[in-house]
Amino acid sequence: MKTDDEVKDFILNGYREYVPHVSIDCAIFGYHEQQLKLLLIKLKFIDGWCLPGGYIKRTETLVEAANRIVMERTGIGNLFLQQFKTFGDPNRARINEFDEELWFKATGVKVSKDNWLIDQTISIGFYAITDFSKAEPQPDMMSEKCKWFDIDNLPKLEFDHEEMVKEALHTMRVQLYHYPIGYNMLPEKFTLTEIHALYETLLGKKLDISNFPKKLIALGLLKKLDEKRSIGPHRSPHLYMFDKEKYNMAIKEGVVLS
Amino acid sequence: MKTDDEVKDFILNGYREYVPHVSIDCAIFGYHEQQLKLLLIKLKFIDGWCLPGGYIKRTETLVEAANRIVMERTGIGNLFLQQFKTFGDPNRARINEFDEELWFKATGVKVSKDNWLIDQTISIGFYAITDFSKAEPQPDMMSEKCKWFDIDNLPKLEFDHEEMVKEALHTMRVQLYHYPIGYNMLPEKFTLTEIHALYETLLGKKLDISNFPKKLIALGLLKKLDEKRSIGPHRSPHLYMFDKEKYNMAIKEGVVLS
DNA sequence: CCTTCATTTTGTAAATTTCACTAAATAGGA
DNA sequence: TCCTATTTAGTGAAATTTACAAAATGAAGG
Repeated sequence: MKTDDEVKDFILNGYREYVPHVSIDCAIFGYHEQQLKLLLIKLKFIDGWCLPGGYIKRTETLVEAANRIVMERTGIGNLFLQQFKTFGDPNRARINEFDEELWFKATGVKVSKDNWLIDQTISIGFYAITDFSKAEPQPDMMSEKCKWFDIDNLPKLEFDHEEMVKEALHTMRVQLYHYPIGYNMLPEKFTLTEIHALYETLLGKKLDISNFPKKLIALGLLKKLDEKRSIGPHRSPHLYMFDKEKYNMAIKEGVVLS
Repeated sequence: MKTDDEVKDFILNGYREYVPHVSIDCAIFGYHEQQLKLLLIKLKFIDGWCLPGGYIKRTETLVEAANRIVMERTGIGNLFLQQFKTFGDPNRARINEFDEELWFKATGVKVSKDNWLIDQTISIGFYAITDFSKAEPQPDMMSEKCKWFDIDNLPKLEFDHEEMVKEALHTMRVQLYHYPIGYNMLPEKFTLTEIHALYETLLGKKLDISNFPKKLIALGLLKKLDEKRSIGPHRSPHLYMFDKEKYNMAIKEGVVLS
């Protein structure tokens, strides 16, 4: 949605192209220098921060929709998005608090109370993790701001999005043991210390340094390279990279890390 | 829905009481004598077996809806239902194959192609496990038959319900290591052999008998009673029961069995 | 009272994980 | 050139967990 006309058409006639009553919300985690971050947006017509979300086109699968939504809202694409839970409490969206004035000011469209967007909505939660330094978020027409926040210093979130973040974090941490999700957060070639720090940050706890890489290597996921990296007056660490083939298999079929 | 009139009203005006475009489908696993079973229904207006499913009332939470749906369709209540995945492929429901004739014959209502029930639907999957001998399934108005099937001898299922069963089974087995789901499938007091057989059946693999109880007891989940059960000309096994308090905590917060 | 047999416990070897410690590598500075 | 601070990487003993086998238990029936 780039133009005012497109926004207007979406609000008035969107129910033809999109499935009403169902939305997708995405918890995009970002990793940078041992800090876990979360991408939040501030919509024009909602007074507070929330997860980037949107509606599903009638021709899309859920994952396709989730990817498009993140791309539209934030400019970040090509994520490995994972469903974590669907939220449907009748009170979750707090339709009662719908503010006609605010919507008009933000969109220039008179939205009546029987508009398809104002009805009860059930939301499917997706999460992804990405290297946040690679992705500079860019808000679109509907969103005013789009920003990374430290995971342990989030602002108050709208609707039931705090619960969503909690669930997303929990699912991400469980799945970290079953899928090699770390791929996108690291440079192509990385050291054991880097991947170790990544996993500790994502899990939010200490991991044994000497055993941890062994498992990844034993599974064939990690390949040791002949190169080293120079890090000043210290021993140079070896560089590693993922075995693309084994990695893709593991993403598809799952492995057991722990 | 007990009467024809109620069915008719549901078909024609249900969108007022229920959230359109979203449904719930439930994989109800049953355990009996070391066999894992699945509850399937045969709807009047669909030519084949499928998971019991239904729509969500605008006043219900998702779990409440899932419980009501299972109760209405099968007569089985009070289940510990767990969400496992939401399905939204645009082709999953195969609306094109909608058979007006069959619907009319089954319900006595002329259903047009623009009826709310015929539109694209996204379905939220729930699963539960129950002691199948306790629950005699009873089909309702809309369902013709309702029957338990051995898990490794299922009939061909409609829509995407085969994939749903696969996912439900997978989630159930993963969660079995993190939550003591076995509660409802056993009598209040049970022997080690019984709970051991239960876990082996649910997981579909062998578990070591000598190490298995140690974990449950070490976690404090299991209490040894002073009673024994008489089983003929053999050593009488001790009876155990779950520690209700620890059990509830484990259900809420999760534990690690393996 | 002795046999039978499923239950339950015990024992032990193998495998795995944990943890502390040591060795190796590096480049700047003495 | 050699020493030092610092970080990576490997080693092996100790602790724990798992796998498997065998023995002990005890209730009923002959």
